[in-house]
Amino acid sequence: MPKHESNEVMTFKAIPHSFFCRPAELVAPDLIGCKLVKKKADGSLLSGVIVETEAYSQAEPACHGYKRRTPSNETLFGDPGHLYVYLTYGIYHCTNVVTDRNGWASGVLLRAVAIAGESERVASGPALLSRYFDLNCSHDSCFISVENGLWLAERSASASMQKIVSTTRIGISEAKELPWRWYLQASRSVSKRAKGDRCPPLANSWRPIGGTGQ
DNA sequence: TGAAGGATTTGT
DNA sequence: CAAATCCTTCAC
Repeated sequence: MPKHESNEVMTFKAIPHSFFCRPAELVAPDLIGCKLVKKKADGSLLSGVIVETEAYSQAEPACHGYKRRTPSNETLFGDPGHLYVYLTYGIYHCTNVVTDRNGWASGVLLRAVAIAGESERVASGPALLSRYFDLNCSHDSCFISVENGLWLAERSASASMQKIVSTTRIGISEAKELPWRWYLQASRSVSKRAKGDRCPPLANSWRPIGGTGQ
């Protein structure tokens, strides 16, 4: 690997695989503040800070793998550390990270990321995030790794200090009461806030380092 | 073989 | 608040 490229990748140190080998409801909050990184065709890196996630597990009925194992949800039952990407409402893609263990359907839905230097809403929602990173069904079952050009990177020290809100999941009809959605309280890139939680003012809002203040 | 229903987004 | 839009699942 060329020296400059090595340095660039070092800025986005990959999360160890063992991180994903835990229940989704433990991985999901831990992913807040971490970075989603993609190496583009021209060699440059696209990255954003994860500000909102949801956990899904075979044990609860909102999970795609709750009823049975089928070709369409196969990836969710597979090895942790892979992407589970599916089409929803005929037009949108949603991207998950498979967690826990092989044979047990569970994953974390990536709902929103904050992009430095971009409008705060460009990846504020699971389908918007997928579109921004150009993730679609062709990426389903893709293993997350630097070698594959798509990976998750560790939190910066500043992101670790931020307050995380836990609340109920969005857009589901079952298990609505489970508080399995998490988001960065101070981010304006969160897709929808919990009742009573007001959006922070622009001047004080958290943003990824390198941001322009939008 | 057909109908129902989405882990969403957008515009009214 | 309803439409867009299509794949998967489930009922008949």
